[in-house]
Amino acid sequence: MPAPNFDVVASLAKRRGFIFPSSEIYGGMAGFWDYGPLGVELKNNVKAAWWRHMVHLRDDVVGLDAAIIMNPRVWEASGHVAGFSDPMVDCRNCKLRFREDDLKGKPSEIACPNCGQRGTLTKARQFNLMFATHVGPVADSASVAYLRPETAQAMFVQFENVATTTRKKLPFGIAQIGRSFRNEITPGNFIFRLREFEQMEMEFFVHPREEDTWFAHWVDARHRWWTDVLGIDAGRLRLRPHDADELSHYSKQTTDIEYEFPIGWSELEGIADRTDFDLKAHSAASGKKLEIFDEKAGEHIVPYVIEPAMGVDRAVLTVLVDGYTEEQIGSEKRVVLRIRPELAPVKAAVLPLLRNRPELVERARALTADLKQVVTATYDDTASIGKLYRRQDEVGTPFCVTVDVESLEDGAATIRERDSMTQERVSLELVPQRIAELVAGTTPWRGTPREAPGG
RNA sequence: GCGGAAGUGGCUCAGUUGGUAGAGCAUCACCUUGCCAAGGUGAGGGUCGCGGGUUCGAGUCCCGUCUUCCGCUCCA
Repeated sequence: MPAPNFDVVASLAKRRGFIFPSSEIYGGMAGFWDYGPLGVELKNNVKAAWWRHMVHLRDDVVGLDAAIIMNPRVWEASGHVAGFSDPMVDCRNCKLRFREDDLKGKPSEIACPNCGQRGTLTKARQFNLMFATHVGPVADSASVAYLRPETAQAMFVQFENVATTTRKKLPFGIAQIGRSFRNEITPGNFIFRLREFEQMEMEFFVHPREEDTWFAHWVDARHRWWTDVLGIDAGRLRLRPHDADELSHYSKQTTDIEYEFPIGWSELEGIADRTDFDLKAHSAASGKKLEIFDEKAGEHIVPYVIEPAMGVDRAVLTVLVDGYTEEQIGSEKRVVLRIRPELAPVKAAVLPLLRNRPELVERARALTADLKQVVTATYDDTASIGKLYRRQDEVGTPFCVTVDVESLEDGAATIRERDSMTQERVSLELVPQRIAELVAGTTPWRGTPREAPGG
């Protein structure tokens, strides 16, 4: 089936407790969303998957968790105060809007690029995308500070502290997960464009002559992360190199990883070659030499930076959209969130086949407690077994464990897998271990259909 | 921000030419139920995004505002 529209996913997300509009009882707040009980689990799992592969499994990347508010001079040096704003011009005739720097000439003197009318363009208006606030009790201009519009600058500003304390040599990277804020003109498309969002960025410092090699490495590594770790359909992902005229002010080359949403191909992550732009800018502005001694070259050099930068919320959105499936079972529609077990908010749900049998309920609750020691697990007995399965399918729970009357006699329970709906009979005491292995993917699923053909 | 559309219980919606809100699903309780959204009984839940206006009376007409969706634009 094609990827579902955002409203379908947004409806499920709200109905089942993944994502709610921020401060909804007051009418909401454009560009701000809250993660509910299941959403926070999913989001944490996405972040953990990134951190594991970008930091823990590598020898050459270390982590950082910097303050959101930094000295405002950071943003002057980075170019955000001057450059992170878009002077926009409107045409009063055709109602289209243009970036002033895309126009050839002064708005008052030229024709509208779209409709050709003269004298219909408005004056340019500034849109600075950084949220400003005040630090300290006095709200004067001297106390102005900004909520960071990206996490990257902290890695540049702390480059020397990190390099020194970890004794890292080139090439090495600094990774960070954290909130960023942009006063977007037009937030929307569910959680695709937010004003408060979370980024996962990694600044990888390399010798300038190795920039192309590492750029290619990270484009490939990040692409594989989306397919192999997040389990996103490769057919809906593509790599798109930026044209020269769309590159950011700091970038020499950029390749986006895009996903084919119902709204069209949209950026999930950008891998940018920031060269030595940032380190040099901060060196010049701070007077602190941000260099590293290169043993091979026998000299101090300013490294180049390859930056994979992605939005956590867009990853969550992609997982939800890509995993959402509807299947027809008889006359019923079955909604299944086919997401990788590692990402699922709940790994296992324990469901007693009958809730009016105290022995069954007791055994199932005990099993739930055992399972909670190793994975996220939940217990539910408030509906018939078929309905309980459907509930879990819809939120992506990969395994359901059913305790039935025979369990009391043979000491075994039935594990049912989400996607295939096949079942395995497993000894009760072995269930937690079996589930843990299945979630980790270290053993294959050996389920069989509930009813044999003709049986 | 500009242009267009929309905003009714948790979700999806119905509400005739204005007269003080309904349905299905969902939720909860009890009964029933023995493997893929079964059934029964009962219950809770909305004043119709918010504010103002017209009117004897507005969810239903007018104005403002907020939010959402589509387009412009922007990026993670």
